Amino acid sequence: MYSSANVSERQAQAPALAISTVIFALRSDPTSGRSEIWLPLVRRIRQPHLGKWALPGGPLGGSESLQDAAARNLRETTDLEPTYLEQLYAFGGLDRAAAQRLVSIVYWALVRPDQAGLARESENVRWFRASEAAGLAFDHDEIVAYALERLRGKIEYGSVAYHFLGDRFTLAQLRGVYEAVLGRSLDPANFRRQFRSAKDISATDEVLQGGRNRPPRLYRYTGPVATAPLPRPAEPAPPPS
Amino acid sequence: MYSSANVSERQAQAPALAISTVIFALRSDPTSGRSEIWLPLVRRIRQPHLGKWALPGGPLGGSESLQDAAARNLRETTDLEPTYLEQLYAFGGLDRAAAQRLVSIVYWALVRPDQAGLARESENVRWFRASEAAGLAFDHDEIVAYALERLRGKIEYGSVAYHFLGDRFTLAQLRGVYEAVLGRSLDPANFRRQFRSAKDISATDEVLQGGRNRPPRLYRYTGPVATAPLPRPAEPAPPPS
DNA sequence: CCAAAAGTGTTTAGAGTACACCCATGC
DNA sequence: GCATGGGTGTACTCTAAACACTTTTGG
Repeated sequence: MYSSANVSERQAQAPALAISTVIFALRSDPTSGRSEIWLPLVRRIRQPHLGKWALPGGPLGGSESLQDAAARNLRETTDLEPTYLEQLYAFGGLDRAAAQRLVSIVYWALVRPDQAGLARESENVRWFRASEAAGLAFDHDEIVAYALERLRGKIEYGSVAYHFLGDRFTLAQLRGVYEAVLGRSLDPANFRRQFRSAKDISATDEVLQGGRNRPPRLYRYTGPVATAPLPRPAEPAPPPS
Repeated sequence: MYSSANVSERQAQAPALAISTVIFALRSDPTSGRSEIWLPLVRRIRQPHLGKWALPGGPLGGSESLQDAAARNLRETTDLEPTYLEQLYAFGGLDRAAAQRLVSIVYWALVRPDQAGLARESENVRWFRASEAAGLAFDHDEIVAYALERLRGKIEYGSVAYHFLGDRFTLAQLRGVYEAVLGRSLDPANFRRQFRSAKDISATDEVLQGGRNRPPRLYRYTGPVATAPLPRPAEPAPPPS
């Protein structure tokens, strides 16, 4: 199949190939009102790591692209459609799984948590705060940490933040997304200036009623819908191996 | 092996898994003296795409990590050690290869072209200017384009530029790297200022003799040696699918 | 001396930051 | 009125860019 000289030497035991997905959504803390990052995990129902929580995943179907497999995977565990989906990294260390050699191609996704999706919890599927997702099966702790790193990196450059939100949002909500992802609070005045002049966002003539303060204006994201991505690069950083 | 419900349904024909590597080096044009990006390609010696040029690659060995496989692959075709090696992307489209489903995990590397390495050309291994590497086998045109995009993105942020150069270099040589990668000329005065204050580079007390102008000072890279990478992220951008 | 690259200085424009201040709403 | 977040203005700092200028070498 390939070009280099020795093709058939080293493929005694072909490694298994699987797809996993790190799915992020925002939920606001009922007391503080601040947004927090959550992700769904799946309980393992067989060895190894039986009973531990793990990233949703499964084998790659024979007639689906890598991205399709990740999207399917996402629908199967959350019943939600991704608003953003991007490849994270291919993990192939020798020590990842005990029995057989396993290569996992991991995607990360953003979803808008509506009633249906977040309600879909069960004995074996549960949402966790990203900050509390520890002790996962395999090397999934590191994968989640790396996905968060990528999310942080990408929110500062690209336009992923909008994919956490609905089609109308206030600048305060958008700022909440940034604050949740970056883990620090941002100056409202400066944030406003930066994003009012951002070209892939535009003001509507509506305001959000019902708050107990001055009703804020609603904005709309008008940039590209990057469910299947295509934006500009910068680099990933290989994760903790 | 994995957690989601239906494990054994879709894995009728397991996809083949291969590693490929995009290897970049700089060579200076003998007439203009400007640096240019080159990469080695391998001629295919079997169907499909027999006779076309392709990225060096091959199957993943059963007892090597993904990165080790890429490094081996690189040594086998160029006899050089990588000064930088990083995962690029996992390509798994359905239309990539005719016969069997193929998933390729692609790495990109930088090397310092010494006599040995660049001389290692043969009937089936040849170096090409990156700008002239077109009409390659499979989807390798797009992979090379994406690797160049990543290189450009990463040179502006990270510290990959030094990995094209030897351990002593002038600021003009370093600027040549940037100009070759970014494809535009840079102001020597401003370039100097930026990089003299960069913290992972330090001046030596030597100068480069033998030019026909004022002898320039030599500098040394003192930052982390990222052959096996670990730096900070920002994001990749999924390539043209 | 002359050409050419090495290296320095100065000016300007823009982006990010800090923070004082006014506006509109619910209570 | 008053508390609170929405929204505006302004001053300051830092960096990149543009570009004039001096220095040091080989020929």
